[in-house]
Amino acid sequence: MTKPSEPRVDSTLSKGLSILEKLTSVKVSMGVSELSRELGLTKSNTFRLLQTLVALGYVRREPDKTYAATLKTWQVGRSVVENLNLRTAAAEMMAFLSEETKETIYLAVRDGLNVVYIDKIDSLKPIRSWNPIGGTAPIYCVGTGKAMLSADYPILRDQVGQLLKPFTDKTITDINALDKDMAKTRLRGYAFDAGEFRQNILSFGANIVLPDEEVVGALGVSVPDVNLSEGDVDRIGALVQHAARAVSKNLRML
Amino acid sequence: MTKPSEPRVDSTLSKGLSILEKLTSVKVSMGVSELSRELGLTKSNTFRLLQTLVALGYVRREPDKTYAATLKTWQVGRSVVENLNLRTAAAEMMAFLSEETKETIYLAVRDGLNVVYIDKIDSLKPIRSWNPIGGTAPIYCVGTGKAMLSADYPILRDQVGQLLKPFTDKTITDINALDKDMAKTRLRGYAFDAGEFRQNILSFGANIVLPDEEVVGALGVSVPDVNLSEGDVDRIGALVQHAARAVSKNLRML
DNA sequence: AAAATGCATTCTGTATAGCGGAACAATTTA
DNA sequence: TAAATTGTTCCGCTATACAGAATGCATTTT
Repeated sequence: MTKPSEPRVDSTLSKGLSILEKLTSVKVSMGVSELSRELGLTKSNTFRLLQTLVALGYVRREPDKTYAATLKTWQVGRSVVENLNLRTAAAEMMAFLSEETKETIYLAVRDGLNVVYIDKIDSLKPIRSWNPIGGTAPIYCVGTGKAMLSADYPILRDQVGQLLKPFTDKTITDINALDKDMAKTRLRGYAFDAGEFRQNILSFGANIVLPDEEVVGALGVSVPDVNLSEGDVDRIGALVQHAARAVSKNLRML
Repeated sequence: MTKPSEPRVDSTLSKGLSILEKLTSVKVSMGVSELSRELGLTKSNTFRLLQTLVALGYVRREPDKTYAATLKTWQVGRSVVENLNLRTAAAEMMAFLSEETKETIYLAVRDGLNVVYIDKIDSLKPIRSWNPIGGTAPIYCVGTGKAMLSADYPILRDQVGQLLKPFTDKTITDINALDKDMAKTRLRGYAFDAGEFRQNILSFGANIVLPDEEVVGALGVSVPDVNLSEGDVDRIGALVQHAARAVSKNLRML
């Protein structure tokens, strides 16, 4: 009478995690009775599970005999994000971008005031790209960097403002000009670099974000200006934005 | 035979969480056998626990029959920190400190006898700091920790006294010395660590408090000693203190 | 191509881990 | 002071989660 292959579930583990979830979802600490009522468990059962969670460090027993989630839960969760294999999650959309644009595709994360390229797909056209995997570039003058910068601009503005070193004659070296550019970037949803790092190399970038909007990286496309006809800018920008969104969604399901 | 009151621990829950921890701590996904070997569990046991975790959404089964942690763990953990929206409240003053000092800025909370860094802004100078977000440090030898310790010193003194392990030759390992240092800290209004945790890394800390004086966290600045000229100590100390006060005021309005 | 290893998954009988309910102590409420 | 709620302990029963062996599928070795 049981369904075909009802996945077997260990009730102890299940109940324990439900307690943990309850405790993390609530601002105040809770007592045994309250907890057991809300979760539909026996008092003694709840008590024992709490003891276990305390012993393992996930829950703290307050002096007033109530229980609260510790930061261990958060730490464990954090490491998921840190180990998140962005590369895997992004691979598919990078291939898509490559096919659509035939240009060089980058996957970058931020490291201080630089971007670090953690993956790329080389241009399909006979033009070499200069940035190897592992390579870095200043955050304020490449597509991926400008995208990530725009997200944390309030915090990073003043730091960046001090190192607006020019790389080409297009590089933005005036903080006010950067302010404007960042505002535009946020509005537009993707970043555009008009040859500000490498002469005649334009690039686009859009952020990859976690469900809480935290930026974990960016996708970018690099294009030699000679390859670009009028109208391509909007098209590629939209493509990058779409791809980054798709990767963000992808991350959610990991 | 059994010790006085050995706290009862549900093994199922314990094992389940150990699997989760393992999976979150690792970049790649793992198979049942590998997992069971590393954790010292039976294969069938591991398999069943994994089934449970999958059913609850904490773990994902890959097409290649390996298992990986999902973002659910992260989401659950995140709500712990969210429920104290310290990060938001502190962001502005952290940026201020970063601008004023150019050094690494930390936002920390206390978790037992450790501090946990829940946010940071990296140094603008070309020197890396190696405490990641989520990282921990002993409460008695870093700026943020010493600040928080000084606030609850009557309660924590005896516990801390038992683990005064040295990390550098500057680490305070004598409880009487610590008594004095804590008294000074309270008087001064901010804490100072003279390279007691990391050799040649000095740090400052000041408490963030609720209206009822309860300490909820601390702001800190970390400085390599070579960056410090005479007089900087007082200046940075004052800055940190001021920043922490501002955040405390800010919290009131959230 | 056959044998041997590795894997994930299923099965099953059994021991025991984890359970519910009752009892107790300590507070809080009436 | 009595009644009602707390958190915690105890205990005997049984459903639960267990170990180990068996299965079936892939790879690798011979």
